[in-house]
Amino acid sequence: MTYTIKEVAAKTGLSIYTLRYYDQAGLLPFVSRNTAGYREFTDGDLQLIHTITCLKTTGMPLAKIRQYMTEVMQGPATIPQRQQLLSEHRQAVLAQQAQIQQSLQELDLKLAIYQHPAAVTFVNAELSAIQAEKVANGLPNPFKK
Amino acid sequence: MTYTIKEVAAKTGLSIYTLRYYDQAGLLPFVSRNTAGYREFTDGDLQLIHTITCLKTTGMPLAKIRQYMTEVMQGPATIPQRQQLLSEHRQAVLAQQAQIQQSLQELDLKLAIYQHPAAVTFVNAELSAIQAEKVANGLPNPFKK
DNA sequence: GCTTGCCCTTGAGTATACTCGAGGGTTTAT
DNA sequence: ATAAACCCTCGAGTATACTCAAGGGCAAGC
Repeated sequence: MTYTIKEVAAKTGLSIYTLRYYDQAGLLPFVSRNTAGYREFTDGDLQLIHTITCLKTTGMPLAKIRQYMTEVMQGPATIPQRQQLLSEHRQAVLAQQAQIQQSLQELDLKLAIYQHPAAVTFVNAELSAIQAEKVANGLPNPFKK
Repeated sequence: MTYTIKEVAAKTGLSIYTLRYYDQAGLLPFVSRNTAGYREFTDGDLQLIHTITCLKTTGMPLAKIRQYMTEVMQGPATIPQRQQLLSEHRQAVLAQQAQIQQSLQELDLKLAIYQHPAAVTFVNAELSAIQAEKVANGLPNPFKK
């Protein structure tokens, strides 16, 4: 059982264009062609594409993903490299998650202010303070009142 | 007390180029200019820039950030719009976090396999299975071994 | 008062990741 | 056997977010 590129697009959510682009970019060195030159995807290929989307979801650039897939193609000899690549990436993802978490909390705070009954008062106060700061420094007021 | 663009770059971690780019893109409508045409940043401006980086960290595109900052400039009348923009973004961030978390767990699994004493065996088995699948479908084997 | 360093704008260049149209071969269903 | 639907490559186009060089004005120290 093999799949056409259209079927793979439907299964993965990636567009046909994207799949071809990935192939051309060297992310899919495992995909075989039939005699007509058509790509034929196996279930194992889908697994590997799933790994690619995991890496992409976590923000890995295509060039790094390509490197990883190339190493996968070379068999067990590249396990140390893959291990390093993935564990470095893991650290980056953890850091990124922490940053997002922090920013999210600050946004939640802003939302809480907007939802407060006295939101208008708060917002006005904040706006006035910033404008006063400009005036105090002899600067033009960029706020249209 | 005001800051030059260079000082703001140092304080925020954004490059001078990026700050100017953001200004030109309409993300910094609050920044005043002195008589020479130089940007002069106040502490309040730094706060607003911090909000921008929070939005950016959480993946908001610059066009949306610009919209938000424009609304901020217009005072309390735009609180409902801002609320909607932020709460929609909040939902997107939560979804994104969940996706990252899921992908991260799958990557952790891969790492665990690579760290296992029998990693070579596992990797070889997986590779063989994929190659067997190709052969079973009469496809060329794209693996060099 | 002059050099050095900082600021400005404008416009072009870069990187990344797609997205699509043209032109042409293949497969499938009628 | 032929039209519709699908596949291919290649090259160009788009979107986003910077990044930088050129050319020129301003400012602070010696």
